[in-house]
Amino acid sequence: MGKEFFCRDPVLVAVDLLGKLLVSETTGARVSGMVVETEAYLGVNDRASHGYGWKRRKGSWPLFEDCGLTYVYPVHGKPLLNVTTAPPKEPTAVLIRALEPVEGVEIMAKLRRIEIRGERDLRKLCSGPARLAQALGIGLEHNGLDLSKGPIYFEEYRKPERVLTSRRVGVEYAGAFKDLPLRFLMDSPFVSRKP
DNA sequence: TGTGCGATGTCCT
DNA sequence: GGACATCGCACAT
Repeated sequence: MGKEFFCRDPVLVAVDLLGKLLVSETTGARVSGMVVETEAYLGVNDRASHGYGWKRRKGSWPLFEDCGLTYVYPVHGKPLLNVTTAPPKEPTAVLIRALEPVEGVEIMAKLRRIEIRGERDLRKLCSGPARLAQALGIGLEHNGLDLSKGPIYFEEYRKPERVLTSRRVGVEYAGAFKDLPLRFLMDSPFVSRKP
């Protein structure tokens, strides 16, 4: 996906990312998964957003720089992957919350330091924002990368049959914005938790 | 320099 | 469904 894809309303980007293939070549090999869960963060008025009130924090510069960049930041010591959206220089973003593994399952398991015994164990690879970042070899050092270049990028893959929505996860503090339906999911067993 | 906590994950029952 | 390990950062002191 080129830059123009990301330079749109974060809600549109969050919905349209469902079914896309997230590819990472950060470890040299190609590893990928289909996006099945996203969340939109709306910027200066959204108390859950890292750009709330135009406030900045360490490493949040991509939010204020341009659309179509990675924004990787740590929560509970673990990196989470966002993509920055429009308008450029306004702090809006989409959090990637879960993937269905597609390519490089062996590599993912190694990076996650877990063993895959059966089909069910595949869900442990990328079903959660910190899990997928780890499985794709994405860390804080990949903050601010241009998604239209690499080594992290999106490709066309599938069209979701239907899109489910729910409130966002873990933003109870966000006041009026905490209950908005800004989480988007495919009907997939690989979501981080049921809506 | 200290303290509290989170856009989490894992293990246990 | 619940406890807790965890660690970088924001904010207070």
